[in-house]
Amino acid sequence: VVSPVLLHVDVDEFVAAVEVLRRPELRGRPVVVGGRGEPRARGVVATANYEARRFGVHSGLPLRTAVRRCPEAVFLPFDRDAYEAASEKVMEVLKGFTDALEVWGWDEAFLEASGNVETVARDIQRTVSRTTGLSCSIGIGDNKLRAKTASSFAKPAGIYRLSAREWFGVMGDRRTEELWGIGKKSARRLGELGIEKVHELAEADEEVLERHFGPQTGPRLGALARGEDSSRVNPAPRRAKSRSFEITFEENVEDPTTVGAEVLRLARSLAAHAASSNRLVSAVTVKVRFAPFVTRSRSMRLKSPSDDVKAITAAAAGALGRFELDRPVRLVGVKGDLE
DNA sequence: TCTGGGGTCCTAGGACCC
DNA sequence: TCTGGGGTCCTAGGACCC
Repeated sequence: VVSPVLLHVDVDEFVAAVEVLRRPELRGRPVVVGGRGEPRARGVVATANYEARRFGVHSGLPLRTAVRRCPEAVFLPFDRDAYEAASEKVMEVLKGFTDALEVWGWDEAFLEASGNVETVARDIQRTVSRTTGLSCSIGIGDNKLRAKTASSFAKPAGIYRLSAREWFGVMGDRRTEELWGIGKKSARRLGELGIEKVHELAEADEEVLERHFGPQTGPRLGALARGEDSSRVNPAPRRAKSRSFEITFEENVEDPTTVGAEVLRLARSLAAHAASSNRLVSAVTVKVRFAPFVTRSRSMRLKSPSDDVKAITAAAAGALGRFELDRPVRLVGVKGDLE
């Protein structure tokens, strides 16, 4: 039995790279993509290219901060359709290399490989580059977690291999937050338990983790730290479980009528999405983010799953009606659970 | 630093039933 | 009369990821 070898392919600075591809004159200049491309407006950075990252601009940074850090950057609006099209081209290329391709977002995929995987990886990089103009990094591992972790060390445009044998040498002394799936909050809570490093989490008492993080999450954290992951590459196309539409107002809104009109508009978008994609909505959740940044949600189930615009807007209105709209609102959203 | 938009999964608590 | 122990469903919130 040959242990499986998995590749994690990650397109470098994907969103920014797609923009530079269609605007070659931007190559070499700092490029920041996000929001409406208006750095004075509300919004955050979706992707900054490497030139912009040198100025401390990164994903999630408010655009207003980004322009302060890098005034000479070119700011571009987020163009979902362009990235979806580019993503499809990349995934088409990858499908040519394997029967088992798991698409993981626009710019990432896992695939099973055999033979000399380093050679395969280089071949993938060349082919992606030649047919799409995009550069990618590839992690190689004996499971998905290690392949995914490896690709972060391969950036940009490199190849990195990380298997069970190398795991603790590479990851053991790193902070738990560097693990895929552990963010700031969990890292902080682990720190309160005296667990700072990956090797400490790997050795931590399972019962303690379970008590603090719950029956699913607790054991998973320990496994994560040991680099364990038994999930398989799943080539089945993903069927969305929900669809949401949300909007941050350019300025906080105090008038409940304006909020209501926006919720109605979003609910109609949801209904249109359901109808056009042949899906039924079983419940509607309205999200309201009040100033300064307090988020609340209320949901309402439909009597029976439906794609009817009247039923969906009525449910949204019903959910919204359960809010006390007595404070300024900065965001509203409408989510549908899809059957 | 004044914090988008679109997703997934998990947890906790209450309702309800046997 | 001061109260069990499950199981399941639902809701709201939180954490994380791209």
